[in-house]
Amino acid sequence: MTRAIALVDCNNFYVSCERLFQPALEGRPVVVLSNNDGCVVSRSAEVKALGVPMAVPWFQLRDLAKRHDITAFSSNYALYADLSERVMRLLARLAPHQEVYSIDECFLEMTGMADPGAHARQIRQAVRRDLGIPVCVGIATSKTLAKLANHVAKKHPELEGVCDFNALDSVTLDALLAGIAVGEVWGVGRKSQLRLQEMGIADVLALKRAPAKRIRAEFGVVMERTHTELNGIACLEMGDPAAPRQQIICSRSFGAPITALADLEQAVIAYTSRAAEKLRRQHSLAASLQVYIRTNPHQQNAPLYQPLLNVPLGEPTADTRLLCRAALYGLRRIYRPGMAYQKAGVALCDILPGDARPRSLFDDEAAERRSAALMETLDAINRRMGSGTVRLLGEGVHKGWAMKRGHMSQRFTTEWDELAVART
DNA sequence: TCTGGGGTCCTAGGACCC
DNA sequence: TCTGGGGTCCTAGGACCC
Repeated sequence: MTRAIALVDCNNFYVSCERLFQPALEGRPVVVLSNNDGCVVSRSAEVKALGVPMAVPWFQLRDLAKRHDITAFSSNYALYADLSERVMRLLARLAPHQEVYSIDECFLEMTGMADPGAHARQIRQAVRRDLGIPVCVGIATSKTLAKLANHVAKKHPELEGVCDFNALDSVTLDALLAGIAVGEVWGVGRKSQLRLQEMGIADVLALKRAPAKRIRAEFGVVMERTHTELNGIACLEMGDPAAPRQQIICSRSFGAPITALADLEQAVIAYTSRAAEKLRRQHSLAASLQVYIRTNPHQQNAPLYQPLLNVPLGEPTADTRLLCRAALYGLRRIYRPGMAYQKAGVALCDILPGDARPRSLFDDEAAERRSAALMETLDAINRRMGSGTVRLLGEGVHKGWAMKRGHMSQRFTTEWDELAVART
């Protein structure tokens, strides 16, 4: 039986989410910016047509934006995450197996279906009709090819958002692949693309036909797998949808550079608290954490200082207070006065399941129960009353370091105060 | 005069993804 | 003036052990 893996990908997802609540922006140039209003992370088709590349700093676009009346939004992750969940829940019902790959795309198993292309068209209509989000679907025998099929579906409007490689004969497929730059392949980044081009491999067909041994020798096992997948043999299997994260990171750039240790401490406590919430949500414990701070790497005339310290926790824990204590200890070790810091971050590492804690003779079980109960209460209040309602005092109240968000839309779907208003 | 080799574990850093 | 954040996987090299 022919393997059929589908990749469903939302079209410029963040922009589509914003347009959902401001339909007047349909057909108009729109971008969504990264945290701190730093760079462009989602572009509408109209903005792509203006030649604006991904990840370009927003301040470099000021003139162009004015000339073409581009509407910009700050990132509204509460909104995007909620809409993503709705899309994924709907898609999960339309296939026997789903792997959510990122906030805006997932793989669906379609092997054995009578007509995967027709099913894909129904999926597309259902998401559009029920949730208002446009998606494209690519189908092929491997994940890597399905990604390419999705790319083709997006580039060729006449396909109406669906491209099934399995429905093409090999001559047609190869001709198609010959017209796609090798850098479009999933797993081929900027560096590899340059090296491949130097080897005379510029398009996808050339990579597909290159000898496996040569690819392996020059690029290693990862690229070898990509090569195998391009030849139609699946070696990246559908992942476990419920697999817990092996690492949980929370990091942010500051709205303005900060120098004082006290401000860094507030930020680190805030980030550690967010990471700890995520850790408890997946019912895990962390056995170590990393804390890091960084000066501005784009500043030419100031020295770059970006220390990172690993702090073992002794006992694995999910208690915000213990994690914060460790993070502060690490921060004070790496902090150097007199430098202008631009960013700080905390990563929880060595993550294990909550029930897998090794027991020892000296466990204080009563203390552990108190800790778990306190954290549960904290999370319950914050879930119900809004994130950050109850937090450690050390996070501070003024937050001079908080990020810039000058173009924020409302949290239309997750906050009672910010619901969309039909009429006033 | 001559000074092993192989396995494992850990860490840092790179490349890539969205 | 203003340049994101959160992940995964792999590799190289050092420490350590027998």
